[in-house]
Amino acid sequence: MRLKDLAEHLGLSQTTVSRALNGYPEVNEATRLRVAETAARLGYRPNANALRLATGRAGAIGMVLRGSSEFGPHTSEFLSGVGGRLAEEEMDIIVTTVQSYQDEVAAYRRIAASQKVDAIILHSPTLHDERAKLLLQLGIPFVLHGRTDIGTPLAWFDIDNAGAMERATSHLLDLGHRRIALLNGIKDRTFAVHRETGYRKALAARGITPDPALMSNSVFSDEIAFRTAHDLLAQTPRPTAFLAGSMMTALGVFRAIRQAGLVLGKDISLIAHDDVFPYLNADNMYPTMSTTRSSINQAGVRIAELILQILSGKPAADIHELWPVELVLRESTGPAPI
Amino acid sequence: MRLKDLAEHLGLSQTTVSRALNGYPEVNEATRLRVAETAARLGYRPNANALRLATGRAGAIGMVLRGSSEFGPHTSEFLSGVGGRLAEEEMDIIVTTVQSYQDEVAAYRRIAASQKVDAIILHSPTLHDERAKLLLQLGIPFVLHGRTDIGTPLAWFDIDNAGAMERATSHLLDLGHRRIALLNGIKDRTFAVHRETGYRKALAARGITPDPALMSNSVFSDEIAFRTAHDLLAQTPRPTAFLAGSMMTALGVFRAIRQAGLVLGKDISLIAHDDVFPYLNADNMYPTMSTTRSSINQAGVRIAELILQILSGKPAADIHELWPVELVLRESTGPAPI
DNA sequence: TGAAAATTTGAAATCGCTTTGAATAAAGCA
DNA sequence: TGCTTTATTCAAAGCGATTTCAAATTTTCA
Repeated sequence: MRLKDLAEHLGLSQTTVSRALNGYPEVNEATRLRVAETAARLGYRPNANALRLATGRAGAIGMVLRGSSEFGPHTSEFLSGVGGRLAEEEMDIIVTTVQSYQDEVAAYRRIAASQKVDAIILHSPTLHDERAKLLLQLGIPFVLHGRTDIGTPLAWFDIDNAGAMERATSHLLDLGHRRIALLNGIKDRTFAVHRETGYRKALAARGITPDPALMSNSVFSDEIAFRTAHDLLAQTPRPTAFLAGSMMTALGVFRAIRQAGLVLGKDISLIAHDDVFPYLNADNMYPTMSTTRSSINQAGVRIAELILQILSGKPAADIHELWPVELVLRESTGPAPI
Repeated sequence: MRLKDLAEHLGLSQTTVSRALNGYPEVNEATRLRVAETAARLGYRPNANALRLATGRAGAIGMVLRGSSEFGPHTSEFLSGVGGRLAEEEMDIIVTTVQSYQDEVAAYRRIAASQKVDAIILHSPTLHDERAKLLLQLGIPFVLHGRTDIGTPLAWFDIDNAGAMERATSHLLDLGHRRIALLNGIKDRTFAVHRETGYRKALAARGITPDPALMSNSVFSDEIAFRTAHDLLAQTPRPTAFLAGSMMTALGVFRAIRQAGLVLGKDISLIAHDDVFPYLNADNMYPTMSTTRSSINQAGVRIAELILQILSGKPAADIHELWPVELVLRESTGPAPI
């Protein structure tokens, strides 16, 4: 069922039918109704590719996901948020997966040149992100999830990682903890740097010198966290509190604490960052887990909105959004043991 | 940089340039080289929409994901597998997210009518899946991840859930366990039915009547599993072994066991189904976890291949693939306590 | 009533590519 | 040499929508 068929069926021209369906003012109300009714009845849907070719709009946004290492549970939650919002505009997400950094750069070039998408979501930036530079240079609209400094203003959305970490650390210090371990994300990522900054700032405010032996950087995984925490707990004196970068990390730390015969919330305190997964609820753990909380799903929704704003003309350089992060105190944090 | 521009730049017709780039035989080898070189140098990429309109091929496959409840960590791993294989053919994945079942059906209609994708991956089927019927009726190629019976042959890929469960259960029975709890997936899903079938079959082989109080059905989540396992452990006599439907579930059971002051692998045995997530490794847990293992990432790769086969002409009705599931025994299983 | 303005419709161009059918140039053969 | 093949190239016609520009009809108003 093409537009042409529909038009013939109605005894009208393609022009009029097209206008009627797209809400142009110069079409008689009676005809518009007749067209709309017939189109619905015959189940007419414009061919997406023809439409895109004619309008120049792709009706989709793109995301490039780097294989294995990157693909965490965050990804699907985030996609869910983005997709939910875009669905309202009948737009969809085109996911391209790549293996290496080189592939990723090539993928962006390809995507841009092929005009498959109207905009891109760039994520997991480094402090000085070359990919952002590339996208800027390619002239394709994009929103950065996170922050980077490349000397040019760009649209970004981020959560206040530094602030969250500073508060979490301060809280532990208030409870009397002095040896606080930080299980942070991959070293070159901006968010990890920001978290370390917050951590250091809180320590500095009490005149405490950060101990490099208490800080680690890695991908967020249950397993790595377990091993790291295990090693940390073997130190003397051992840390009395942990800051875990994700819920996965927290689960690993959890296990290490139990294995060491220690009690969480009493011998050891733990604050984890919670991206809010429906299948992993900090409030229902035992003991319930203190967290710095920020829904990555909501972030997705908001980023989708920012993209829509850019597409409707708002200058990308004017779009910056920093969301505060909640500190939710539950049972996994307690006073430092004497 | 359009084909036209490139052609003018070369002093050739669009026809020749197009043919040269697409490997048609009727073009002089010298010109082909010249065209290829120039195209590469100028960074020419065909406009995807124009190409699709002209060829009728969309160059993408579609997946509809149902919001929140469905979006588990599996999703991203699976997407990673599918995407990796499709990337080799320069195809991508179009993800559409929906909230409800109604929305999902509407989404399939929309996708099919708009010709956005060449094929669809349908997942999480029920025993008698209406969506499969719809896709068949819409005439759009698709591969089902899982199985369903709608009276018409269709392309499917599945893992042997029943067999895996039967072996896992038998193994526990061999170890002397008699009260074995089953934490299964959502009730109406085919895979959950298959798993229960396997479980019952193993019990039946020993003349044991399954106890409904030991079986539960729900979404796979750490939290729900914790509560379910907690309640199960309160029974007298309590179960001595658990079959967990996913790693998330296993983590919840894990916690419940510890909280009850019991020792995993000694007081209680546990076998979990492992979809193989890079960030949650059964072999590195403490104690290491016995699992029924099948990489969902690999399943994605294979399904992508099956789709490519269909698109190159293989009859969908001939495509059925059932993968065996490994039973990996580690420390979380031991003889039943006396 | 008749000219000007407003409303409503349609023919044809356009988006950027592929592909059919025709034309030209080069090569092969008697 | 003259004629048939073969090898290359190109002009133009789609693909299915939108949109420009023009035409036809109806309304408005002096």
